This record gives sequence, structure tokens and C-alpha cells, in this order.
Amino acid sequence: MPELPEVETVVRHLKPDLIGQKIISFQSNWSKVLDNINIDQFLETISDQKILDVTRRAKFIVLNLEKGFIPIHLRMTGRLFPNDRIPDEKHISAVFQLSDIFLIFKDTRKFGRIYWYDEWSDFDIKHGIEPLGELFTQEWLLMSIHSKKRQMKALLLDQHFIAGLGNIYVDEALWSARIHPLSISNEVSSVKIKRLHRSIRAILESAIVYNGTTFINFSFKDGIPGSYRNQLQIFDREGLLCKRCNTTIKKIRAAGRGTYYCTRCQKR
DNA sequence: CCGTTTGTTCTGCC
DNA sequence: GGGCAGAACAAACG
Repeated sequence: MPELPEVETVVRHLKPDLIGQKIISFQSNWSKVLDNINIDQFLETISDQKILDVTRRAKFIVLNLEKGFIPIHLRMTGRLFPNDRIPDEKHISAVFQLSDIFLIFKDTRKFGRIYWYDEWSDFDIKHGIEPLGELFTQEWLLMSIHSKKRQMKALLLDQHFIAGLGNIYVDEALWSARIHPLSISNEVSSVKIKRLHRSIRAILESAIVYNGTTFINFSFKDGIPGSYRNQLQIFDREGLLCKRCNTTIKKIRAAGRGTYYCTRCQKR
């Protein structure tokens, strides 16, 4: 279940292998893998184009071509990796044949999608602020959270609000800032929101250093795992003790997701 | 067959 | 009609 740090990790590892490669062809083994373009148009548009860069926006891996962009969303179980041949495995949703290498999109659950955009802005405006970008300031977060009246967990998971946080890092950030996941955004104190701003940045930056949190079955290149899992303070620790106050960690449902929090540190 | 997992889209309420 | 919560959905697996 890749979130921002995992996607960033994939992007950084793909970059050196993909930059400068030309797209020779594309094949899909799963008709729904292309989300907003049909295969014929896609083939015609991308063939012979060079990959100029590989970047990240929200939780999308973006192939920047000479003309246009291919955002790829891994969703739950998607994996994107370069290989010298097409693997003889199940669940290969799509394959890009490049000049020197194949780019494989393997996706067991088939929720992952490939998109096409001519214009960067058409894609960009669909997503919220980048939490590691310079527009994401303490003032912005304070104002934006106080101007809404929503459960904190649901708000932070909303990709139109902040792009890139998912279930793991939201729980970690809320624990770090000592905010109850069900507290209502306009009632959370300014002190806590300022703390949240610092927490979000610090947690994401640290998770990127550790190559993300491999959880269940996400991994990049050759299954090398991210190791932030060992740094988790609250997520997936139901029944264990809070590292700050030794209270037993509880699991509840918030915004329809399994949510871990400390009943003592994170008061409503 | 059911529960579980995710982000997005929908539906319906206020 | 905006803001919001919650259901539905996309598939596969055990």
C-alpha cells in the first residue's frame, strides 16, 4: 500500500534506468489498466517518445515525455520495475518496451491504473497540496484545518486536501502531534496543528530515508523492502504499549479505516 | 461466501 | 449547491 514515501522511493530507483529511454511499444494484458485513454490512442501518442524524467505528484509515478505525461498509480498492490525481459509470472498488467529495457507493471489486485495527460495542469489541479512542498506552511495548515469541520483522520486522508498521506502516515502523524483521529478539525488547538505540521514533514522525510514502509506486499525493485516499519510508533501496534506513556494502544475504525491511537496521549 | 485491504467516486443528507 | 459522511467499487486471497 504505497503512500508518498514509497512512491518517492520507487521514483528515485526508476529514474536512472528510465531517463533517456525511448518508448518502442506498449502492451496491456488487462483492458482496464488504461484509465482515461484507449490503447490505440495511447500507443500512437507515446510511441517513439523519449522519457525525459520520472517524477512524483501525490501518490502517482509520472513519466515525463517529450510531449505529455504518463501518471501511474500503484493503488494497493501495484509494482513498477525495470527488467531485461517480460517475466513469466501472473498478474503482469502492462509492459512498456523501451530502447534497452522493459518496464513492467505487475499488479495482483488490478486496482492500479495508467493515465495520459497532454497538459501538466490538467493532471496537477486534481490533487491537493504537496506536504513536502514549500506551499505547505504552518500558516496554511492552521488556516485550512480550522476552516473545515471534519474528522481529523478523514481530512488528512483526503487526497484533495493534502496529497500523499495514507493510512499508515496519518496515524503516525496524529500520534506524534497528540491529536485524536476522531477530533473535529475546527476544534483542534493551534498548538496541536503546528505540531502536526512539523510531524507530517518529519515523518515523511524520515520514511523516505528508510525507503518507505514495506507492509504486506509492497516492495520496489527485486522485492527489496523499505525499513521504516521498524520506526513505526503507533500503526499496527494494537495491544502493544504506547512508546510515550505506556498505555495500551487501541484500534478503532475512523473514516472507514483501521486506525491506531493512544487513548491517553491523543485526547479528543 | 465473507471479511479484509486502498483511494476514488457515488449518493444522499443537511 | 457546497460540505461532509459513509457506502460502493475496483479484484484477489485465505
